[in-house]
Amino acid sequence: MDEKESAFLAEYDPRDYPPVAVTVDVVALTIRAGVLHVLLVERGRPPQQGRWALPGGFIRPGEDLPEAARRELAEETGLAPRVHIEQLASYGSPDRDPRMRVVSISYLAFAPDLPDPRAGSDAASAAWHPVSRPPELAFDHARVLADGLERARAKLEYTPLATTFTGETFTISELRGVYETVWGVPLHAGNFHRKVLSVPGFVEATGHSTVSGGSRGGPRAKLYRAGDARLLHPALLRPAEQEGTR
Amino acid sequence: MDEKESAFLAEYDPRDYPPVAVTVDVVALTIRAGVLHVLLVERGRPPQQGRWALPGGFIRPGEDLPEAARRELAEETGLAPRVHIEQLASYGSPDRDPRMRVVSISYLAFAPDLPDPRAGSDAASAAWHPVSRPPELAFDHARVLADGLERARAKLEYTPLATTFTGETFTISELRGVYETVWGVPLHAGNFHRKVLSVPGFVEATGHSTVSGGSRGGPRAKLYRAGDARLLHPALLRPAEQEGTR
DNA sequence: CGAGTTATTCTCATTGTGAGATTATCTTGA
DNA sequence: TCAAGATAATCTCACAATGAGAATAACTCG
Repeated sequence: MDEKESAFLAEYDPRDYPPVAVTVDVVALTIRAGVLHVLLVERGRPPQQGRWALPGGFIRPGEDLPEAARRELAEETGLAPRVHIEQLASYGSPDRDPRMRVVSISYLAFAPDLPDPRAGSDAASAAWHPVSRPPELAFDHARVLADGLERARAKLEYTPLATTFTGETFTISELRGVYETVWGVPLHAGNFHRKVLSVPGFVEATGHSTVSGGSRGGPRAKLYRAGDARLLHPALLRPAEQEGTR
Repeated sequence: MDEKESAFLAEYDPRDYPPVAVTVDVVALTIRAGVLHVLLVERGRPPQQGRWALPGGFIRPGEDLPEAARRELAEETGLAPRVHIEQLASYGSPDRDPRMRVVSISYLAFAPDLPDPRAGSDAASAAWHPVSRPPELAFDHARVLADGLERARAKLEYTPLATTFTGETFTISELRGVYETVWGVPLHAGNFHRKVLSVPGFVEATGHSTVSGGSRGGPRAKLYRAGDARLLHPALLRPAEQEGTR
């Protein structure tokens, strides 16, 4: 009972409590040359000096959570603040940072082939790394990255998220490429084509086509843009993993 | 640039930063008499005195996030710590609490018909409220509750979550009742029956039946228990809302 | 120009779904 | 005790969705 009393008192001056730091970390994903990449920054100082970590930092007074995530991303990459961003999860294990109690709210960001992190930016060294074999990550960031990847893979199924990885217009094949890259599995081209066009609001025709065929041949492909659907019905389900079911 | 510098410095003493409090809030759901209820506590002091709020409180040093959520739930309800709990989302708008910067990590809890909050517990008054017409909630808790409900509804589709609302064993009709209550729509009994039994690992037969028929007649129903599936394939999709698609 | 590649469309068998009907087993109330 | 109404568990049937494979046509490259 007195525990609760002290808690109530603490509401009036949280400084009585051991300090808790709140940070945002961003799992920024992009596709470059057909490979899914995540943005990482190299830590310039202890702890975990020299290790790679997700871009992130402390929230500022008066700054909302998604705002902080966008700012951190912009600081590391010079990225325009128009990237799609969404909250992923929060991590607050007492010993996840050796210095102090740190609660981190992670965000997931997607964008079409992002530029290299700008030189002279805040991050001493920021770079895109293939998610398939990332370097050893600081703190619990490997877990955060894994959670982010799973979220991204799942959201491809029932949202038009894939279109945020493409340019303004795209071909069905490019869209299929996004799915194949993120899911890491080849898809049946014909069935994928049929499926995408049958989902209301997923894509809409532009009436134009690519100016030339693919680099290795094939006809010119029709160009589409993202439609107005926010959820896909029916969803594009991943090929069932044998035992992923259970 | 100097912003970043100060941020790096601050890593070594977060007390230099304006204080941030971290709390956990719990959206605890149960089904009583065929109605979905959420656990609320009445605030005993300003701000928002007299308003209802989600149970929750400050995290303690050395305490993990889910641990804090379980503790808060136990303090308010006397509930055994075995309730299914999962992280929902985090809320950190700068002005969500007038006293100070508060970042709240919300958790979602499910359990079969929970007992009434125990008298003499920490909460001056805690009670179950139907989610269909909740009282006016403090802070941004209406939003948190709404997010929790949507999450629960969505998870019924592709996880065996519904079985956490039932007892150890249950009939298919009871399971259907959970779906109907949470989704708020009537379901086709025959199709639901077929579907549940066709999903591998969703339920497994106990070999027993209820000792008597339903209160209004009908044969004795077979009893099942939760199976070992963690995901449902194929999923039990909600009846498509006309324009929910877009 | 010929080979190889790709976009797009079809076919067909199989599975999953919605709606409705059937049958047998209970409870309740006359 | 029996008739009426309710419910559990199956089944039918039409239709939508899916996976696999094939066909066709339009390109690129050497």
